[in-house]
Amino acid sequence: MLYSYDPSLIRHLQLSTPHGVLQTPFFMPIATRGVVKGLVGEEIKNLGAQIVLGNTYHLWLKPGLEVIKGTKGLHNFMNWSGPILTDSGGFQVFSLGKFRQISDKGVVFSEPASGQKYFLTPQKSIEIQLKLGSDIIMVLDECPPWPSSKKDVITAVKRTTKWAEICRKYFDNKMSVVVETPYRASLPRRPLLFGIIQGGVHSDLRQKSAEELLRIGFDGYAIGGVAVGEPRKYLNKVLKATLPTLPIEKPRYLMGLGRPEEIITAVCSGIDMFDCVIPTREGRHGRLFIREKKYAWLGKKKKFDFRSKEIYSAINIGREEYKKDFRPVDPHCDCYLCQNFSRAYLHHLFKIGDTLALRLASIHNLKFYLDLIKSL
RNA sequence: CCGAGGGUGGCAGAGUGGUCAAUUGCAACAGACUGUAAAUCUGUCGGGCUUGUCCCUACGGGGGUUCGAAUCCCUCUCCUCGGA
Repeated sequence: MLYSYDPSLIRHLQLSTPHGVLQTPFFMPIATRGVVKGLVGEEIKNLGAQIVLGNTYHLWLKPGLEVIKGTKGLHNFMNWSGPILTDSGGFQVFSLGKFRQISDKGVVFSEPASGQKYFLTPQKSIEIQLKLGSDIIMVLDECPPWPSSKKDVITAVKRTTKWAEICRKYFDNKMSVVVETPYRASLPRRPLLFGIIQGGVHSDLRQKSAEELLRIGFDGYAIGGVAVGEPRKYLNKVLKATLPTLPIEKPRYLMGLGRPEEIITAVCSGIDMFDCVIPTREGRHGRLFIREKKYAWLGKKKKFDFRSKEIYSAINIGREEYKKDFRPVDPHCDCYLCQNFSRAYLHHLFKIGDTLALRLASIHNLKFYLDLIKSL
């Protein structure tokens, strides 16, 4: 599959949040439960991350709002001074498919491990995110699985719109009452609120969803419900159906994506924000990204089409072939792993199951992703 | 020397007459992973091909009983423990 790179289409916005100004495009490392697994805030910052992502549902369950309140917010709790975006729990509507029941009022989740039930409503989601001290708050949405009938996607879009309205109202009410003031004077005191566009792979529904959210009005617009199992070719279709409707001055966020080649084309299609578990999760699973020839072309104002293989490759460091490979994982990488250790050592760390392996792999892969975005 | 118990696939360890090429775990090998139920999951793991209710080799070595043995008997050998 051929992907295109056209730097003339890349957007460079500044996004002001209570905890700092963000330069687009940017990638958000995932700290679902208040930690980018294995790493401390300082390390994440040094890798070049501007912002991290936390999750409403997971933090609500653990450690719970009382703890967050006691520690004066998530930033302080996890010792991360930059902005935080929090997802609403909408993705768990999809990922916890078997463990939830959805209605117009909200979602009942059964915690998979304990069976304990939680009722998440649009209001509740915003309330939690406000209590966490989030800088960018996401509305609660319904993310339908793949495959779904068009009828079901229509229902999801309707519900998402309705919930977005409720979230907007609840958020505005709260904001008119409470304004915290620990921030720098030049920065806004209230968090941003983002709407989430659904509509599956249907162009008309995507467009409709975008228009409806636009009517409500948000600080930014996210495209959700992508990469939930549908064939890859649909990504372009969804972007084409959605982006032209959105105002150019507002940030666009492609939720949950993606592979490096997907991020490059999406940035060149006008997407500003990304988050994805791939670099950290696959890192922990022993898959390491390596820069290839064309990677160096990015950012040099050359327009070209490429295949993913030409931009990067990936190795499974646990394989026998790396047992005695004393080269760095990626010779063109200046991360802590590549500057100090060999493939053989990382292979060894994975084989003995030491947690340092997970840390070093996460550091490297995040560096790869953050550098990729930076070069764009 | 005597007594007792044991030797099973790379390792650990089930199995004690047929449904056993042999449970399971570890190791090994391959793959997956996209708003994190994920330091996780899946597959392969004696050999062969005509991929089959197929053939060959295999539960320390040899011999025997039986229609049939990893499983029962004899013998050799090695290991562990106890006693001289």
